[in-house]
Amino acid sequence: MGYKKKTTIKDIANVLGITPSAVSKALNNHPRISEKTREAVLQVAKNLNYQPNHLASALRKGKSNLVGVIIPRANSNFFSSIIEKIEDILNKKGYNVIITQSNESYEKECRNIEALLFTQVDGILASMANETIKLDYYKKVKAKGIPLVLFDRGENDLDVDYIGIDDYLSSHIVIEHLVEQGCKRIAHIGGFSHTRIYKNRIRGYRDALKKYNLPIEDELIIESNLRKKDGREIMKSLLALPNRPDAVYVAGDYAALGALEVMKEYSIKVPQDIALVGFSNETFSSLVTPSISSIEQHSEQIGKLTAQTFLKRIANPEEKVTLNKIILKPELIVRDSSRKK
Amino acid sequence: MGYKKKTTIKDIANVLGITPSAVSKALNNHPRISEKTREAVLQVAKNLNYQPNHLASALRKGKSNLVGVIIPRANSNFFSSIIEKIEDILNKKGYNVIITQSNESYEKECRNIEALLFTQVDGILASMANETIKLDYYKKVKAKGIPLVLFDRGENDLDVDYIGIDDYLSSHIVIEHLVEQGCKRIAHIGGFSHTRIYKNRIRGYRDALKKYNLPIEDELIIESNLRKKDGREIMKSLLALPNRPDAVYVAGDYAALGALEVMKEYSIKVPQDIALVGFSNETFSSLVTPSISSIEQHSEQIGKLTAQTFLKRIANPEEKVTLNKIILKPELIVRDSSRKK
DNA sequence: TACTTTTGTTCCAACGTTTGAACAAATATA
DNA sequence: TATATTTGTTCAAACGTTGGAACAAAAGTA
Repeated sequence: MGYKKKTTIKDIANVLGITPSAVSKALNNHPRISEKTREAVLQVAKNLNYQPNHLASALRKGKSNLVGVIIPRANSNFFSSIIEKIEDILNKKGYNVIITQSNESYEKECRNIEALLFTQVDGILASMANETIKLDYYKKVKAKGIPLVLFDRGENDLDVDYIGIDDYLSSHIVIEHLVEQGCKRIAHIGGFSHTRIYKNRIRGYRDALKKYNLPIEDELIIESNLRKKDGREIMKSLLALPNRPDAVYVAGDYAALGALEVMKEYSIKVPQDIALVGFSNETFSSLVTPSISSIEQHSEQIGKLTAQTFLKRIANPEEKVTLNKIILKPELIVRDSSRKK
Repeated sequence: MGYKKKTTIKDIANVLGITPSAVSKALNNHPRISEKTREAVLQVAKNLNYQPNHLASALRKGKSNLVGVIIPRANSNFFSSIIEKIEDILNKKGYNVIITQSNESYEKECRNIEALLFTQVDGILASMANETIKLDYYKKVKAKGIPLVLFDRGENDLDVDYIGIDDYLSSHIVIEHLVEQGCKRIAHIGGFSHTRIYKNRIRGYRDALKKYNLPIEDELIIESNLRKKDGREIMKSLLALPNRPDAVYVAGDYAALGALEVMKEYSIKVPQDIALVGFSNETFSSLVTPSISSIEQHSEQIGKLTAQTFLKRIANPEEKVTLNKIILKPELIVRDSSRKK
């Protein structure tokens, strides 16, 4: 009741008849403070329900203990479990995590970066929006000397730490699997090739086809936003071809799902007529009928490494910029949509 | 190159030969500052690439412009779109949003609250973990006078603003629909009844059965965590009953999905043999075969109202505590899993 | 006993911003 | 012209914490 003034170290100091700085030192386990005083301070702090003022200490120390995370959207297994892991690790080290979503929009992403910088975060962990081509805002972060770690969606030009999977290899694994299943005409529904990861998947797809002496046909390679409806539309166009593919490798599960729907509508047998492989191993991929084969990207691993890379960077800021580029091995989860035998 | 000292208002002041306080006032559009000075300040600020130090102003003003959000997990359509909306609205008002996940754990939730309080957030918007029964931490937030708004998962005992849907009514709508489809023996896979929303769904289910003169049988009402595997296990136990239900109403889509899987495995025709209705309208619900009927909870609406309620609360903190309890109408999306005719 | 070292504390300035009071100059009012 | 008002700025303290320098007291060393 009445007015609730917050307890400060000054209040504690007054109670004990010592100075605020002694209290501060006691609370921070300064080696020069006596055990007796430390205990007394702790006791009084508890009694008065003392809550340290983070803003004050952050201001004084020039360190906010806040870390910003930017993801395209939380609404996917992949990103939400990365975040879970990042939170986990950074919380243990005394950091709080601010999560923001770009919704795949460049503009929103810029605003997020602005907001994070404004909040004085100690670092930014980001996965770039599909739309993002200009890197000016990220360069600004770098210029300010704020540690920046990219994961999954990165850019080579940016010259920062990066954690992701080997997209090029993923495509190889997928094609190898499809070839094993006897497929000979494999289409690729990909993301836009201006995004590094999608470019690599496309490159991997082409190279793998070459490796297995399969023809590369431009009409079988389509770039898109990889939403479900994109998958639908592109699948329809593929079915309209005089010479249909016998397999489709989709660079995202949502689009794969759209493609699957269309094939079902056209009474095409999956995988007998056309085999299907997706990417990202979304929750639903194992749940639809037939279940969709997909590339698992080891999100926990990515989350863990991203957080650790940030911590490493913070620990030795002066360190010569030996970039941490960590590329994880993808894993293909084979399911009904591509299992012919 | 060299060392990068941050620009402060002092630097601006020096350039112009005025005092820092004049600069501050210019930047904050103080009415007493001359247009000439204001413009000069803005110009210099731009040239020096000035970035206001949020920590300092937050400390001085006793307001961090940070709002904490606690959700069980981001990995669902429902919560991620609520968050998107909250971010949207609060960003426009100059707030930054810190998102934390409890992973449905009481302990993690408490740690999140601690962390948010520590960060000096100006308010907390939360949806409680399933596990949470004790309200001590939330009471602490209230005691500190920090605005607290609950959404979706709330508690009446807590006496705070709340935004959610009418769970009791939802059950009525579901049962009415199932009765219309000719179902007579309707099971309910519910959440734990110590959670308000699940209690209400169960209550609504019971009352609706009564209304339609259907028998209430305890063996057809099972409480669980509503994960997919819970749905699977419970569905199996329901199928093991001597007298199987002809419809299952599940209080969450993940569990509904598990139930559906089991039914498919047992070659049960859905909806002919057993109709199925879920809850939350997750992404996958429309995508599986058969598509799952589900309750849509208007997440954007909830997000919007939650943010607005917070803003209202902040605007008049002294206001007599007339609680904002906003209860939205649910909507049943009828799909194949329950459409018999 | 005289000196050095260690221990426990106080002192004080700083972090960057804000804000009310004070003040001088310019302008308006009588 | 004298006085009141308005305008534009400076002054100084404050927000709560931190950490190095300073210092006195206690303990250790010769």
